[in-house]
Amino acid sequence: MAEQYASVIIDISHENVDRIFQYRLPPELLGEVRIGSQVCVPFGSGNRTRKGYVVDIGPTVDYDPEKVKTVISLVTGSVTADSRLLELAWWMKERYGSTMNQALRTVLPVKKQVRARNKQVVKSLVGAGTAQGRVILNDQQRRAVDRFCQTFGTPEQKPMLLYGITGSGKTEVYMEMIQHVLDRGRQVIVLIPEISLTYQTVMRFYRRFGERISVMHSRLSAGERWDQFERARRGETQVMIGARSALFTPFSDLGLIVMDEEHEGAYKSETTPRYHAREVAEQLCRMHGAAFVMGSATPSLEAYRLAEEGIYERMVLDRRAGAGSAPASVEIVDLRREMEEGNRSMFSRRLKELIADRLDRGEQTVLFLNRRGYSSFVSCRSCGEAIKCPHCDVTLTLHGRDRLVCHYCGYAVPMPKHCPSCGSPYLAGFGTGTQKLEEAAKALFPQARILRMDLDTTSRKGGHEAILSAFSKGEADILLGTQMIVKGHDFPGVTLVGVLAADLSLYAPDYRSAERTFQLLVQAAGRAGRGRKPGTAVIQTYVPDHYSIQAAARQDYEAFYRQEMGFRRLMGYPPACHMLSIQAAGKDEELLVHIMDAVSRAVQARFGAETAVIGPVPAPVYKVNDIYRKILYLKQENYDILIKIQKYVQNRWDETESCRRLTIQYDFS
DNA sequence: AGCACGCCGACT
DNA sequence: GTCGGCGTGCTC
Repeated sequence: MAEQYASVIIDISHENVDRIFQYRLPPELLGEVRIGSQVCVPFGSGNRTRKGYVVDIGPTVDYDPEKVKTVISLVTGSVTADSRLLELAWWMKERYGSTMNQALRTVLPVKKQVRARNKQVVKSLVGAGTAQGRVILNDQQRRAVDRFCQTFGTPEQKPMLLYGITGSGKTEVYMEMIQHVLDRGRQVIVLIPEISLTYQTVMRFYRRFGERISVMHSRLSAGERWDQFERARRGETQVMIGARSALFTPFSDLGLIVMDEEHEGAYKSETTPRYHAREVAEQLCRMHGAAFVMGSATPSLEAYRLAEEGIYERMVLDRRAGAGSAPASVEIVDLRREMEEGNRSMFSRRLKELIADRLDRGEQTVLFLNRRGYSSFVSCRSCGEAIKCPHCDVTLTLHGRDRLVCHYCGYAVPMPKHCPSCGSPYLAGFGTGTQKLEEAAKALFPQARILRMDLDTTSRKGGHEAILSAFSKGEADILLGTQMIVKGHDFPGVTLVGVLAADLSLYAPDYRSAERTFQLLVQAAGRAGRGRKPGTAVIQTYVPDHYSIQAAARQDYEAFYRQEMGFRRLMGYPPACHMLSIQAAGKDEELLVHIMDAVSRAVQARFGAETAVIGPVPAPVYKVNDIYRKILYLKQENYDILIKIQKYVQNRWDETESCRRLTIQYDFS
């Protein structure tokens, strides 16, 4: 056989070496090394041994054959990714402006030893998983499934957005679609936001599909992950269910990706390449000729817009599947009026009255406190100064009675006796967190059994599940807590949901804050009345007229979408426009400011005529862990131009010597 | 990212 | 005369 050469991406994340290097394959490795293998190669003038990924193998070289070196070895037990994952990595590198190496690291799992441990969990699930009979679908559900089956595998097939209210039975619809695809011998990926990847959710799928299912959890070790992927690659499992990294399951004939709760922020990666699972899923489906189905009661503006444009197919599920359950009625309470009329407590008179009523009737209440910017901090009554973290640009949060903790870097100190800036002894907790809410609720309803769910109470192992199941079993009258209590869980005994301060999430310095507020409120309202009894939701707010609150109270997604889309268009925010944010960070504040100003000027000079350049502005939290962060925003309708700008900045950046002391990140949206 | 090559200041 | 500073450029 003729000599073979391997094209290798070296495992170094730097622009300068982010390209293909070719190596001779020694005869003893010829049958062993495949595309996707990891190999050791000599690199650089010192011939230091480096790892690299093989992205191609062929009989020719595009480089002086005299200078071509030879592959040293195959990394033992390395993954052999199919070429589609490499193609996907390439697409991600281009789309999100990362290096090929970073993209490969995202897409290819690293093999590590470690096994066992997780087995019991799987066993207990399988043991409990006696095949569940199919549920009879209502006509809306049936229509969605029929449409899916009709177009599956035909040129008519489009990504499908299941626009379905809470409780409309989306999961049943997914399962029928999955069954259809499995029956045709193809495989399925089910994406679920990490937060709702609970035992309950997974159980439903186990009951239906048993051992054909594999679960990808963020708590799994690298070895366990690899194991799951390996089983999928060998065809031992056909359905992978998990958070966004489940996308990279090496199935041979992927037929469907299901993405539940499409609007969830957790689908966006926080590390480079900062991909969005919806976009990657769409690309992956294109490559495999697979179907793509998303579901949400409150779709992201991005997805809904694509549905409006006919690029996605929209299917509506606007009736509750459970017999007899109706959507909750929603009331808005104006906190300004409460204040005017002398009520300064966290509870409006109306909410108080309804809670008392539920307690009388033995029904359950959920109280939801939007946490962002709403934790208790300590300030000085004399000088007014709040106690801040010495390393970060945020106030410290009071935990318990006398511990101050930074939620950004973990810095913790005992509560000081005197004000650090003026020495006054008059320090007091300020603001309201879930602990305060709990105290207030206890004072108001001393007879009520109250459960609190937040970071403090769930950090203990299993705390999450324990609290939720205790509440489900009726062991408490009131459950209060943060975001986590409104996501996913079904509490049939709950007939009242109270949102303590709906507008808090509106003030986040982020163009998505209205969208997030709307989604949270709709979700919260959806927690009320899942059982047979009718539910009520009370939304307390200082801005009762805000469109996100009004629309949420009417459960009117369309109205919200029109208003919000108008705002995005007016301001040039996604999805009306594309946006690239460039964030630089470093310990040397002066250098950071200087370099970011220079970047801004350079981009302005070269692309300013066609692209809006905003900033550099300080990041929402300017300093974290003694590192300062500044952001430059670029708005442009044409995505390709943004890519061009990103490449331009990256090239210029790599040529600047002082860049080594700063880090830079790109985020497209 | 490393590592070598290369062209200017203070040292045995 | 040489040792060594890190600026510049290359790595199959």
